[in-house]
Amino acid sequence: MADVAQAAGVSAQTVSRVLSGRGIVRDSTRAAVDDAVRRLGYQPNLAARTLATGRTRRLGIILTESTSTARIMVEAGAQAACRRLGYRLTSAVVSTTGIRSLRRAADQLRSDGVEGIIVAAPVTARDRWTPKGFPVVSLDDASAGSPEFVTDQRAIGRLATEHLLELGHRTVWCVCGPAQWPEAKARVEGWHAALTAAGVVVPEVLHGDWTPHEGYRMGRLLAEDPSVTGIFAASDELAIGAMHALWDAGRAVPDEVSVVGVDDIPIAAHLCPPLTTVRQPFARLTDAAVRLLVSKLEHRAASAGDDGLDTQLTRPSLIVRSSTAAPASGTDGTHRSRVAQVDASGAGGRRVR
Amino acid sequence: MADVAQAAGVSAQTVSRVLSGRGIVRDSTRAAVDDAVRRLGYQPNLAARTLATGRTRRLGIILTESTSTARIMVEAGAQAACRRLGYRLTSAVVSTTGIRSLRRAADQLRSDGVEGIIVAAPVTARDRWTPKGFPVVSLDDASAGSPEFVTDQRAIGRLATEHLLELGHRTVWCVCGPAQWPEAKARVEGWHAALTAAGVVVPEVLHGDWTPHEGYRMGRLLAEDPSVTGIFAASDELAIGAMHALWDAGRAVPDEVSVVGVDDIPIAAHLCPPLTTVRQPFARLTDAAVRLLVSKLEHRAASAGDDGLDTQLTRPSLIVRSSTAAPASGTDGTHRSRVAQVDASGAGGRRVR
DNA sequence: TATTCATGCCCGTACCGCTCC
DNA sequence: GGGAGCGGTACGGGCATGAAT
Repeated sequence: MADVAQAAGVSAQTVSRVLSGRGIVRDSTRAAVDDAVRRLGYQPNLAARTLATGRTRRLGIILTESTSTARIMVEAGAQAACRRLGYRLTSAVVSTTGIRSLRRAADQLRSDGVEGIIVAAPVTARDRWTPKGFPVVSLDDASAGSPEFVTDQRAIGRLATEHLLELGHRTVWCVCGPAQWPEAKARVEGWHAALTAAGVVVPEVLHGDWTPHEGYRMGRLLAEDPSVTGIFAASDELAIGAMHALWDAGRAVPDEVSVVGVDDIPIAAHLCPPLTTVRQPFARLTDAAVRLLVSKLEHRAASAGDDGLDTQLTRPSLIVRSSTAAPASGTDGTHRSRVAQVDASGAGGRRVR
Repeated sequence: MADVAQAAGVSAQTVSRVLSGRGIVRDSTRAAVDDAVRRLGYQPNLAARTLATGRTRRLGIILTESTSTARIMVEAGAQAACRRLGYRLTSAVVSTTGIRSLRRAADQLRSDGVEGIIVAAPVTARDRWTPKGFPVVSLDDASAGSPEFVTDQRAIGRLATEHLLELGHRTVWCVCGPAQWPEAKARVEGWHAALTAAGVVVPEVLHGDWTPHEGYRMGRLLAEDPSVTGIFAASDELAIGAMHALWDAGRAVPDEVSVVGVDDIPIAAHLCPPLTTVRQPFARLTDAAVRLLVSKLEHRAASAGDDGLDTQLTRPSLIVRSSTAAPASGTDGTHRSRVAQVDASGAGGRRVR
């Protein structure tokens, strides 16, 4: 910075003022400094700036190890939102759902100098915990009350299940991720609530991890049971695995069995058949989460109504494609009846609610 | 740090020595310091350490905006490799393939204090460029010579194409990503080479972006041509879109048309039919890239043979599943003949070469 | 010789002070 | 007198170095 100052014929202080935009500088002086900066290719040293201001303009996000598309979209969304607001994002990964793992992740982020943390990993109610020392926003389920930011995961289970019931299915089976995930639990609760509200039998839930593998394993189990006609898979990856198992077993989707997924990952519209799924507005969710965190950071005296989450924006929506249909009334139904009506762009699907 | 020093009854300097592990400290002193650190919950300030040492232990990676699984796996792999080596990773995103965009990304990373950069975005030969001032490792194609790190993208196109030719297809059509991507170009070259080596006609290449959408669009075009029996899609996402288009058009895979993808993304084994694809060893590639970069950083006097890339490890491999078969010899072939033989784990598939 | 301490410096910014009109 | 415009000094929290015990 001293070099720039010398080249511009001013003091280092003035260079700082020009670069930070704070303070009053004559236009001609500013131009001279800008010119010198360009000529010398000067770039401020962030470490020094951080040391001096005490601010890092860096946020942290705690994620799971999983390579699921949902996780990816959350990270990408947070990354983008941070960039838009002039922040950087550091991620930390937890491999287990235990509190120790979380604490370690938070410590790692703290040492990396983050000013706030977004928790996008499962936090079981028993382990309810928030890292001390900086603001936290959670993309966790609302049930525990304390987190500031929520998606209505229960609504996801409800939407999917009601859709299948409305099509005429007697009941709906559920293929889900690990029981200790709040998302999983809440989606199961929504599914359960929809079934009991309809007064139908509630089958046992199948749990696995979130991989297509496990979807396949659980799908095989369900494929053996001829009474199964409707399946709610708690993620698109699980749904894909389950559909594969059904296909292997010779049970047609949706003619014999209907399947609903969750997430609406990019390829969901291009599966055979295109997958009916519940879309989560990841981009909006992460954007809102980051905004909330930044607003906490920048004027801790909360900006009133702005802090409250617009639940309208974060509501999940059902995307109806071709993996769901009314259950076969007769005994057969093996002909490949439905050629998808998806528009050429492929992204379509009728949007409901 | 001063507080810790006082609590431990030593100087700040000694605390620094204990924490950094450099310098000689009596065991009893070390214990006292460690104890004080724990009691006070002290964590060193990275910005200050960086300012003093000039080292950030942070690497950068330049990625595209795409949300393709391949990109994700590269980032995740690099992230993991960095963590293993005690480095942090910052990512920068480019939206265009132009050199300006690259330069901006590099500047952003520079200002973030990275010590080295991994380039995992397309760099066209015309724009051949390396950011000045720090070491760079590229996950780019080898053709340009200068990058230090390569995958044999040509082999990918060759493997896929030869597989289809060996099955008896007269020729192979190609569905590819943007022509300005070196990966795309190299894969097309491999495909082209395999076709000309076999002395068969070389159809025109279809180009789009890397999304399943575009795969669908291009797939529709190919589906209209009854002479098309074998398709090489340059990514699994493209393959999925193409398969969707074929399905929409009523052309069975693999009975009427065979499809080969690239990447072996997690769901590839669970598509209907399970996708034959060329696997790239992403984890190994990124791990090797990060290691090379770090070795450059830590003892610039290259560690001899270690720097040379073990091409054995980075060789792509063909995973044969059920989306490819010999072309129908008769005029028909519409019955759904093959029930997949994939093992229950679903990850399987015969591995070739 | 084995440890420990004291001082300067890394590179910015905050704060205060000084000059001018 | 007051404000625009700019400079000087004192840090921030560590580490390197040489001096001191």
